[in-house]
Amino acid sequence: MASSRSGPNLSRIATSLGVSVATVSNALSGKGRVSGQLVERIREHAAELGYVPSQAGRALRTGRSGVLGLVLPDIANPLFPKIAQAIEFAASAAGYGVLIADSRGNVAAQTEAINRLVERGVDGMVVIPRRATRISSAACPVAIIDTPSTSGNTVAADHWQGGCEIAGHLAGLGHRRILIIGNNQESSVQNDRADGIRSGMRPDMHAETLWIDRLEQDSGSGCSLGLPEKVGQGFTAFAALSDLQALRALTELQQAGINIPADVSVTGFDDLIWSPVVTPSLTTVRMDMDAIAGIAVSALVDTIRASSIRQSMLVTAAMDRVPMQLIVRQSSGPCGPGTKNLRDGEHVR
Amino acid sequence: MASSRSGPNLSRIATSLGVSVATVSNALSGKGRVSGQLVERIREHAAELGYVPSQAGRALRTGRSGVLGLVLPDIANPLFPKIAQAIEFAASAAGYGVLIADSRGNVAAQTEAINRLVERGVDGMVVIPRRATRISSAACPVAIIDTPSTSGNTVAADHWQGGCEIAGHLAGLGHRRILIIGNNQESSVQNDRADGIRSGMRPDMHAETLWIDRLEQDSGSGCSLGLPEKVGQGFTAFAALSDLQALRALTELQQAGINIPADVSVTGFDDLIWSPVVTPSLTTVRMDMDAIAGIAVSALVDTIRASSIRQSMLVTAAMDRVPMQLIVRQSSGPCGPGTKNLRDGEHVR
DNA sequence: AAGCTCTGATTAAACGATTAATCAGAGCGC
DNA sequence: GCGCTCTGATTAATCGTTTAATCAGAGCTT
Repeated sequence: MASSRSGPNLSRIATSLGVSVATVSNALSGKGRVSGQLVERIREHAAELGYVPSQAGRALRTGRSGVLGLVLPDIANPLFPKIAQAIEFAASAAGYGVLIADSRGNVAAQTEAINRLVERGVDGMVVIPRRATRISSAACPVAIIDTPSTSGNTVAADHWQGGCEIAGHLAGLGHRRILIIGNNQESSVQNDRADGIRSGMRPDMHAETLWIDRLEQDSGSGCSLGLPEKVGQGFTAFAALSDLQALRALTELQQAGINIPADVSVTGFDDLIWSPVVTPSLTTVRMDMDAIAGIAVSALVDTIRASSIRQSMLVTAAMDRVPMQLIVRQSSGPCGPGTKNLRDGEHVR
Repeated sequence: MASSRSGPNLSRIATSLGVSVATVSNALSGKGRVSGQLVERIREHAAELGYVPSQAGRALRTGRSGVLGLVLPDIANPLFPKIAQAIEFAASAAGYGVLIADSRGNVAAQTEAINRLVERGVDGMVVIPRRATRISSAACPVAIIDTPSTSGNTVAADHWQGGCEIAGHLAGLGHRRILIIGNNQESSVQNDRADGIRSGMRPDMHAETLWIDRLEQDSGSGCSLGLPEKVGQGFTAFAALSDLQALRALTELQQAGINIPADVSVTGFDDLIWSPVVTPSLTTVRMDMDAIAGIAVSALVDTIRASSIRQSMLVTAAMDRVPMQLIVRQSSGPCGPGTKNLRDGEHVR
């Protein structure tokens, strides 16, 4: 119905009302000087004609496209739906559209994806960088969502604090030997989460870390993590750095006949889609993507508004770390009394 | 560096070379009449200046924005990353950008999301409709990815055939009593998959269907599916209509001490991210999203090119159903000899 | 009454690309 | 030499919006 092309434009409204296009433009935008009653008439007429301003015309004149880019270097990441949804919602609320760009996991292609966005004339972009990639020079404001500990980060969940929450939770349940499970030793997010767990532990607790990428280099993709043996070594809690790894741990332990949470506890990160519906449901830590996206987008929009000259600049937000929230479900439970079906009893202290 | 705004434009190139803008435009686009050597000089100079055509200027003049919309009514669906990636890749290859629009699961907001895209001037859009929503009138070409059995569908995976594959696989393993697990009885995709399973069964096979949405209405969200009881009733295979339900079934059965695939088999649909890494890894059926996205986008682009007038029309593709591929992993195995730990032996025929 | 300010509107020039229409000149036939 | 075609280029209009500059007139001061 209301097509931006076949539909009415400013000049059609203007001639139809016997005024000039400039007056119509001023009336609709609220700028310039137009009498109150004329504003009323113009607005009314525009509405009943179903007027929709042409983004192309506006973009050409103002140099602003009204579109933000979203760069997801690893779109296969199951967090993506939440991120995309949150960013789209925040951007849409600020009057911006969201153009997605993906580099299919290819690190080199990240730059190309960014360039594509710039060529399309985005006013700014939100980048969730792959690993520790440095975004050097894009020709527009850039907000980076990574982890508070990386330099140049605009806003992110406080992954370190999330780790503390997990450690505190497990400590309260009486766990003393924790195996941290990550899948990528290069990931600063995962490292911060692991650091947080270690920092949140009590002095009498012990943690080791298992990096799946290392393991798979030797044993092949999708290999066993050898977790039942770890149970034999006295680990009573498995703190995965993402729900995907938590799920992998959970099913591997279950398959070996180990009961969760009676025998051992498993926790994750991110509260992904399956976390509430697996059995037992996953204890995890959730990041407030809506808050993060809102902060990132509004900081980005502020920067865009401030700088009339289109130039590269890293956006900074007032709050750069958003707390994570512990979600206690069924996969974590008290340590000790429930550890019954174990093959090796020596780990009980 | 190569900003589309601060950078060089046609007229800068033109004056710099002492020719007219029209000639530069013609040389770069290959239209009009320009001598071979001049084309060469212009192209060369444009390249070394890092010329990037302004999308806004082009869009204003041609009425084409070079952007496609992607409407995901249920962005929380874990299939989303694959879809978005495939669409973005296909669109990008065809020279189009992808603007996402989400309606946060709200059915009414789907129309609003579509309108937002139209207002932004997209040339066409790909819609994955929510349930059986009818896309009535958008002011641009629309390609719909749903399921071949729904009217108006442009292209989609052959969910029915995928169901047949599953049924054939389970039949070959000796399974005779199958429990189909879906989560939404309204979903035409899930119904087609279920129909496919039933159609692919041999005459001596029996299937029942468990709809989780029905169950959760009574027992609350995240409730137990009661699958161990189903095992007692003689079901040896659980064919979920999505990997998410397969995962739910898998963990519930494992938690009850039922071994997969020794005792019962579990299969899924969609080959989602966790399918290869859970234990046991999930036997599932994969849709070729790249092919589907490619067909949808190229059909859409063809329609856009054909119609100079911007109008609503449903796009049709040459091939409207893309076969699904069975991925056999560890969660499915032979029926009968392995069924040992069951409480109720009567189901063995 | 001349000069001033203030209001409410118009004029016209961009923004950057595309493209139909035009034009200058060369080559060529008659 | 006139007219014709063909090539290679230019001219100029156009898309729809924004906005600086201008302008006409009313009201007010001195």
